[in-house]
Amino acid sequence: MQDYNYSKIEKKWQDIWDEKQTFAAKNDYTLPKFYGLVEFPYPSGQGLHVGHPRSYTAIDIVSRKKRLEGYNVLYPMGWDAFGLPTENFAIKNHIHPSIVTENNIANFKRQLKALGFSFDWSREVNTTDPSYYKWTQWIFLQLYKKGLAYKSKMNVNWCTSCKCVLANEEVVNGVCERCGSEVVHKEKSQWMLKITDYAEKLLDGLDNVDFIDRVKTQQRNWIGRSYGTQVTFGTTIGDNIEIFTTRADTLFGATYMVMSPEHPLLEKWADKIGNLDEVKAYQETAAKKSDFERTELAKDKTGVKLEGVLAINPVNNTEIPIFISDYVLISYGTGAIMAVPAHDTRDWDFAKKFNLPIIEVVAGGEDVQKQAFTDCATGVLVNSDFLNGLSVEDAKVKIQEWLTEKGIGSVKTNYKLRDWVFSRQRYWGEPIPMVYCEKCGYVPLDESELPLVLPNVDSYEPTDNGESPLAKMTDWVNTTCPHCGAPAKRETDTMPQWAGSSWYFLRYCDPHNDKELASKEALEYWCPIDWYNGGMEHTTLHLLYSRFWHKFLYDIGAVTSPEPYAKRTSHGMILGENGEKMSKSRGNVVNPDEIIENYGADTMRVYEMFIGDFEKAAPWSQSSIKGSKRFLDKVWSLADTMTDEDIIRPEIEAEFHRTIKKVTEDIEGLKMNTAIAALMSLLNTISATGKITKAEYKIFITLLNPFAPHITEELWEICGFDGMLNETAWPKFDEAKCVDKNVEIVVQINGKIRARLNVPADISSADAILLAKDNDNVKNEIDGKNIIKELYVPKKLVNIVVK
RNA sequence: GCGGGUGUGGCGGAAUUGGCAGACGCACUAGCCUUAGGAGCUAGCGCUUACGCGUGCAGGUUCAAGUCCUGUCACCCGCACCA
Repeated sequence: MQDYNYSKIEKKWQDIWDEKQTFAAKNDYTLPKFYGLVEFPYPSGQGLHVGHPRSYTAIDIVSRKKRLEGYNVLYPMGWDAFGLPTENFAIKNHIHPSIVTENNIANFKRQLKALGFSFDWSREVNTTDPSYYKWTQWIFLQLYKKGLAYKSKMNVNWCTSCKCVLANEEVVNGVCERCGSEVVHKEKSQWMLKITDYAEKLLDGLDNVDFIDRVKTQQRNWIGRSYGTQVTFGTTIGDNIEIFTTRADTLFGATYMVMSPEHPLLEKWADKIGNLDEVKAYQETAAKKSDFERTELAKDKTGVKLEGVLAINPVNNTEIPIFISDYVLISYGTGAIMAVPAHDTRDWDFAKKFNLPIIEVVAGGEDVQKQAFTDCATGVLVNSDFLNGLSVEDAKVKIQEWLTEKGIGSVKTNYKLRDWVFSRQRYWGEPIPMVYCEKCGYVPLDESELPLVLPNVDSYEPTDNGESPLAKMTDWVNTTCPHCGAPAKRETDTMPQWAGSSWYFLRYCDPHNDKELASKEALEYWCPIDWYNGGMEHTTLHLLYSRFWHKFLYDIGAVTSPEPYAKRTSHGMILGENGEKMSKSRGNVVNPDEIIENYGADTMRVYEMFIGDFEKAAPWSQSSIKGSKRFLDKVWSLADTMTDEDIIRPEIEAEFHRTIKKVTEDIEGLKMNTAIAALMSLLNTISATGKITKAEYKIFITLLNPFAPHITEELWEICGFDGMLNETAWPKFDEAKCVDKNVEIVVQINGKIRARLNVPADISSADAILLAKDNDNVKNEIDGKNIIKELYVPKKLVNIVVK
């Protein structure tokens, strides 16, 4: 037989698949379906990273197996192509972003095709295509109509390098998640999406989906629901202050109050505050701090006491001082708290620093003068009038009833989640389809005007004054009001990159529809996505945003499933050979093109699946790839030893069935590494016999096909098997045949191995023990001792306990 | 600080969930083959000269512990003054 010429074979089959549209999903909605999805890439100038194929190969394997099992499979691919790197590259090199995008996509596509993924290329989508972003804009209009998109002047995160606002989700450790530059706060008018309205649904929906736990936990923490009480405190100057607390039971222990420096009441009270200068100075310092500084300085408490105004604790009418301090955040709760230093660590720190009284109201801990007692489970209420003697739980209920009755408190649920800042001051994004009219305010474009196409211009540099580059394009900006016809201006901010990716999986269902984002029939059939694999870094960004949009689309009847993804898994990163993250600057980047050239796509696929636990990070190893190549070489040369026998030989039948079982189950469990190990083991067993039968070879290469599709398809053809491998059926195993007739068991004396025996698999417990005791080694060990216990674990071991 | 996770040979990693620790692969060693080897084949490969000892460390439960319990250490990831 000829040599294993992977380059030639891989090209050959890729061309055949292309030509025959082998992997195009069928529009026959009566078939059982499987919708597998991986995150579509951002087509960067660097080309494909070896990390991309880890995820793509895994779901490709699942998809290929599902096809052999008879499913109508949709495994699509597309391009998340709007975004800053393209725009920056375009500016630097004076090439239009659309050309840069086109080139990058061509390169990515070539690389993906070279890896033999079974994507349905007829459904390719591109977020920068007007026929696609027409529907992104349409969704925005629907959000606007339902009051979920609004423009608001607010303090936003501003990246000093990108010259652009960022969503809270995009700020990591106080710096920009994309470029690592400092993020400062800036007052700006921005389009916002009310994701907070969906906090409850986003949380509750997690109970009904099959996401790996760390994804659920991370989303739950990010949404951050807490149940508590909102309480109204009076003041000595008439106004009331609302506070939120989860520990209403400790109300009698409130010895002061803290307001956030940004609290609106401070402005109202300007003429009543005795030390206004001091307060203003503190407000200014707080405002100047970047997010990074603010977290850095988090340990040390600072603050200013307001002179001339005191708060009144509603439970006992005690007058208590009010402070402002930046440890209270304007963005959470009501922006003001009651401080109970005896039972809250932060309040305790502050009280110590400012020498404020600490009153114990929950007994059961250490001395509250020495440290705060925060345990809710064991304490008993003291110094709290009608709450005395109650447990924390009971006291919470009682005080809530009391407050509600008096009309000064109510049960409240709070979330950490904040609304989504949706404007970006950049060129390369979807235009927001809104017009500003002096008379009518913001007016949405009529749906018939969509898509609102991005103007094609020469200059799209960001401006230093924080305005979008589109603002300079007056021809485009100046328009008429859709409502009254008067001269008006278009919104010049664009949407964030997360917009296009928040619904792309819906478009794959019906990608060429120009009447709606996808037809109901297509959505009903394909959704929800059966399996979505992607990176953990998207858990609180893309994954949360797209769930929000999907739930909204569900509520307005545009989609038919309440959740977009039935199942979510996540892959670990592929690290450089030195165990560090791959990056140009570290010089440890592996180029997939080189691997394909030197070892072939099949080897690359097998290697990436064999590299380790799919969910964990794994370092690349140039020498380990050879193992995968050797494995495929051996599979190839096995063809020479094939006999015409159409049977599985009895002596290896059990291992065969076990391997079918293992590979079948491991693919479903994403344990690709052990599936491949099982195939290697079986190959070793077969090789040792010096030949392989036709029936055995058929099964073997079918099992290997999802992992190494080109070589197996070629071998199928060379061996003259019927049709094409991708049209055959996935092998079935027989549970009864998975067990060998004879098994080796070990004999332990007091838990130590003393002998090994070959016994029939169905031997009785008594017979096994008898047989064990008949062994010479065993006889020596138990001779003259008392047998205390004898155990037989079927097919495993005999243990004899002696004294 | 809170939440999640991980510690197993020289390396990547297995272990049917309490039942032979180290599957499978890499690297390595020896031999064969070869003009040659970054090729192939065969054998070996946790530690220890041994008795034995071994899954981060210390205890415990059990006939039996990588797996369960208690304590402890280290590292990774996420959130971080969220009231």
